[in-house]
Amino acid sequence: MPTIRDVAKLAGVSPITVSRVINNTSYISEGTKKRVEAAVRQLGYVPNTLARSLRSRRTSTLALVLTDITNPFWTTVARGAEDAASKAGFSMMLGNTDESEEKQARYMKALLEKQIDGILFVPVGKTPAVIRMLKRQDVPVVVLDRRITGDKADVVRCDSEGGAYKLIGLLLSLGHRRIAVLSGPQSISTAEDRVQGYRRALAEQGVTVQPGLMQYGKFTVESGAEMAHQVLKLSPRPTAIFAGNNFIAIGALKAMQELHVRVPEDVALVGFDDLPANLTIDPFLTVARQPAYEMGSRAAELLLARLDGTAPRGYQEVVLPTEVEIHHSSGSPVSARGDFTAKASAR
Amino acid sequence: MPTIRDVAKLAGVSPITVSRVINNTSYISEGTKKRVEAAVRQLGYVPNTLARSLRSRRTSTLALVLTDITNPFWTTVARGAEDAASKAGFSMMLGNTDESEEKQARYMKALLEKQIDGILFVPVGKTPAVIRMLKRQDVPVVVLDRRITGDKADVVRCDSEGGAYKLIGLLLSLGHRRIAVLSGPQSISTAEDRVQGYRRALAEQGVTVQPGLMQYGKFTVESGAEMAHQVLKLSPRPTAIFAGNNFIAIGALKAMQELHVRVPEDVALVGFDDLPANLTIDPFLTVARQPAYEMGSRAAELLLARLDGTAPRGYQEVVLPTEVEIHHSSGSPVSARGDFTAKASAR
DNA sequence: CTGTTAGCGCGTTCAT
DNA sequence: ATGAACGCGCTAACAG
Repeated sequence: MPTIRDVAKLAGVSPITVSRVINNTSYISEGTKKRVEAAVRQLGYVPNTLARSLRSRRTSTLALVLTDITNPFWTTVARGAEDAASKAGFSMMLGNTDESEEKQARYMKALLEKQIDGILFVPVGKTPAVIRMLKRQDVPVVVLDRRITGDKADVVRCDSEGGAYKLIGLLLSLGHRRIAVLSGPQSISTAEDRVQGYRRALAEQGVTVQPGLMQYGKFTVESGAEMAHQVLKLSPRPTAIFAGNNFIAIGALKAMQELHVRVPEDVALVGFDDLPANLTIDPFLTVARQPAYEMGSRAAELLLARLDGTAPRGYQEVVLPTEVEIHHSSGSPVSARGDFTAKASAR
Repeated sequence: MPTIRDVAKLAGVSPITVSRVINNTSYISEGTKKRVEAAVRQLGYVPNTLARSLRSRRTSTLALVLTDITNPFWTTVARGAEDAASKAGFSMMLGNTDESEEKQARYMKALLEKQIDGILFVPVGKTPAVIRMLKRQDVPVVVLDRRITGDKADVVRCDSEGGAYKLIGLLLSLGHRRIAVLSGPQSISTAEDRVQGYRRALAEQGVTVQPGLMQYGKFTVESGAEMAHQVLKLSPRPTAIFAGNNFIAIGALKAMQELHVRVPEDVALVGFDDLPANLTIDPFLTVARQPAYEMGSRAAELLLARLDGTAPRGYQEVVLPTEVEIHHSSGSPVSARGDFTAKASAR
């Protein structure tokens, strides 16, 4: 593998001249420039970023540590982040924590050792110890999707509380009073915030919150199905269900299908997040949709701004709005023209 | 930021001893080991992988360059690859090419400069020039999902031809004779192979292949819808459609819905790939399913085996089987018990 | 079991 | 406009 020295020898110049040509870092006469470039091509010389980074202390690499790239929501976030990083000439490392603090710690350690320039991450745990670890090493961090307590940090997330509030408001306006919420782990701020929005909406209408109607589980299909079974066997049965994320909604739909509960005729359903439009044949579920791609790109841009010092002083908290999209599952008159029972399943 | 030298000084040993303790690379007396470890903790020392890699010429980093992480198929492949890499102590870089040769070249260059140990990639173009570039730099490559021509390389892919052959065989056995195929770009081997399997199945039954029933487009929802419109306005109309991937199937379903063509009553539909089970409420589409996760993990494992020299000599071509999963969309008696029209849409 | 020497490939500093 | 020397942080090679 040729080094800068080999190129220099072939071009009849010193190594530093080659370096200057490559990095365009100083005026070089046209003649030597051409000779150097020819030598580079002839040898198939590839600069060694390791050596460069060792010297410059910058790797032009970001990391994205999230819970599970298999969830289309995170996939979209990842794509937004990668596009923004790539546009700025940065590469991206990826890791899945599966909500495990141990995996999270392992990744962080590896990333620090790799001297990456910054980290985007979805924290596991309320007060991730890793935040302090990263700060100590002076690695800029942008926290994605979730609030943290204890330490301060830049955060880019969506308005979970507001989205939930609007969804429940919709259900209330349609006459529902017994509304169940199936949320994620209480330790995750988005799960908590969605329940919080639920409570606020009910409280404002003077509807008493019944503990049995509030379920905390996991953000998975299995957990969604289980929680749905729980609330559907209550009597009186809830007339509407609010699913705390896309997987929970899918699980709830599966459960309702098993129990021959029709949506929305028997029980209305609203969700949070959705499958991307290109995975959807026929929008059916009423959801609070989060701008996932933008969340990723905004977070990456904020991180990049920190790196080049153009970000404003103090920690930023970017809260993106969630938008309610009304479809048939909520039983709203808006989508009543569509005949739910006659539509193709998305398999 | 403390270096190995600082640790050495504090522990009263030489830097190389610290290195040995950290890397467990030689017997060190318990006493000094403890002292070194204490010093590491006290200083919050983090090894600098850049320097280590510069010396050792290994980065413990793989790259995954694919077309679009937004497609659940690739997401699953990515997850399989990442899990395998992570298990072996390797990190993973990610890039999306969007089928652009220029992006592909840019990523490859950046990855080479970063001295990554190996690359998993989904090639854009039949004979990617980048393959030679990588070989020249002695970077092991495993080609994912697609055959390439010209250069030899390790390949991990699925049996597209066989899957298509089985799907069309199913349709033929159900009595279909006018079967349309909506495939991807002819330049992509999977698109070609699926058409090839289609032709072989028809030929074996003595069914004449009609050019108008064979469409090449893109692996996107829009293209799928467009191609479906094309074939559905032929007369006589095809009685069955084979969609070349998951996005094309979704596009075809959308088109058929628009045209009030019922599936499978009016036209049967079979597809290739699918949405993962946890994104699916109610399996409807008959598909040839590819083992996406396994494809990613097998590819990563092969690459890792190349790196430590345990892979067999010569290039490997791993062809994973595709499995046909029969559901209602093909009109097969197997799923006739399910009432298609009464099921919830997956939104 | 531990240390010395040297150098991985590059870019900063200072010189010419 | 170009070059020499030095060092980024770590470990291979060779002692002892």
